[in-house]
Amino acid sequence: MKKPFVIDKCANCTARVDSVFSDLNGEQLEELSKEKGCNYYKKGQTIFFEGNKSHGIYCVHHGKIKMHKLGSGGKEQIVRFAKDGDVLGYRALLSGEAFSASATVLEDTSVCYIPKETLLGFIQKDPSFSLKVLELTCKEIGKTTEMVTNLAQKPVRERLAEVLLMLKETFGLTADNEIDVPLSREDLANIVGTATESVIRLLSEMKKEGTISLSGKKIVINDVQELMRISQLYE
Amino acid sequence: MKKPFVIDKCANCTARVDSVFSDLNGEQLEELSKEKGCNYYKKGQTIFFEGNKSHGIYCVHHGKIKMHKLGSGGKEQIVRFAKDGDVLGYRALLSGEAFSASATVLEDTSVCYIPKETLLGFIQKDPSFSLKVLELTCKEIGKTTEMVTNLAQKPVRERLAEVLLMLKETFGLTADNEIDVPLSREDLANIVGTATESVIRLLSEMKKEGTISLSGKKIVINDVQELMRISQLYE
DNA sequence: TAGAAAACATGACAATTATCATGTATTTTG
DNA sequence: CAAAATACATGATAATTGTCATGTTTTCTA
Repeated sequence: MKKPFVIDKCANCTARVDSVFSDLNGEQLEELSKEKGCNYYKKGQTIFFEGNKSHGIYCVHHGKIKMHKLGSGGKEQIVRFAKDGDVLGYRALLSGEAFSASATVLEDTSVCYIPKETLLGFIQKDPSFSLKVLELTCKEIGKTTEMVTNLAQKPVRERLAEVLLMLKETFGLTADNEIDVPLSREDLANIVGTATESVIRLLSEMKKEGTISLSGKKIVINDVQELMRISQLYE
Repeated sequence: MKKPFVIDKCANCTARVDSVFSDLNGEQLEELSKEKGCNYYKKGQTIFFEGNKSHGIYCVHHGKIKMHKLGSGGKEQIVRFAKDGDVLGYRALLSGEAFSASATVLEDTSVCYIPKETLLGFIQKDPSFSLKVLELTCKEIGKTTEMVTNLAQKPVRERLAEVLLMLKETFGLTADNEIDVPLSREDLANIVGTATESVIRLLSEMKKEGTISLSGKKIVINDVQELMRISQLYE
């Protein structure tokens, strides 16, 4: 008989300190631990699918996830990433709409499931938790709006440079200075909003210019300043 | 001495029934009325500017507003519209960030200002109001994510067709069947994410094909089905 | 209301980007 | 480990879209 997969109590979860649950008190954490479920997904598996209904939210214990939706031509668009401590599925749950995107894990990933009732309970009983969730959703609107402006106005080369910097910020670097997330060229194209060949070509150019290095599908950023210049980021 | 501009009590506001404040009780409406301020903006005036800090939110009593932000090249991107009953500025307030976009009125518009303290008071005291605001923000994420996918994947002609349908849905039609919002060709280009000349050209083509009619800057949709076909909308 | 300014319109052309074809490298799997 | 599948790469070409120039129409304002 297989032992069920179990993640530690929320009170001891290291991912929690960066999450929307960071300010819950001991009693709330106890309740959360009791009502959460634990799940484990192998690389390539999908946690939930665009179009389905949400009955709870997912909190990433450890792993990397892409959120993606289908365009009218059947092409995938990656709209967001999630990693340790991030929550998924709250948009659908709180809007009452179906999932607007699917969530697929990029590497073996452990996730906790929190039922709708538990989450709504916290929101209803704890105003400061409500405000925390509102802060999360409102920051999300800001990021997505920024994506809109970039996609509408920046050429592909600028967008690719910006995406490389974003991936570095989000997932960090390996010991070898490689951006630490397993994405294919096609995945990159589906973030940037361009053809796979265009990404391949532009990466080759950037390599030739010395801005980045390519070792297999891993990408090393040699010159952050240059990528910022290319992407027209001044902050 | 000029009489201050005053909008009726919230309890009597016809715009309110479609707003996030629709479920407040009489006592709450009384408090809202007491603490709100009334403002009047002439066509072209800006309610708030991208980059500034938010100290409250704005509820549209009557009028039409575009929300827009500057791209890195100094070009304007229109990211959202607001009309009677819609609220503005909540994203910045609840995220603690600066305004991510400016709000400029497209016609003479009356707006109520609700101070931060008043809004946070409702959120803290009334869980069902919290959930209503969360529903609003989460739906907003959904719409913006949809824009991301469209901008990344659809060609200009498809996006323009979709924008025309969206404008018709949002602002309705005049007695002459014209889309009822005063936007220049440049404004349209700044929604679609293209050059002004491209919009002019494509509108001319659609006119030639009989799909739309142009009377000055007013646009009449002759064939909704055809616009849906062009924009690849099947819902 | 006349003159100025802004918006609209169209053509010519250039730049960007997508598509198709083809070949090589890398990974997966029986 | 060999074969198959997938991912990566690059060239040639076509399609899309942006830019520049120029002229007309509409709108604003002194």
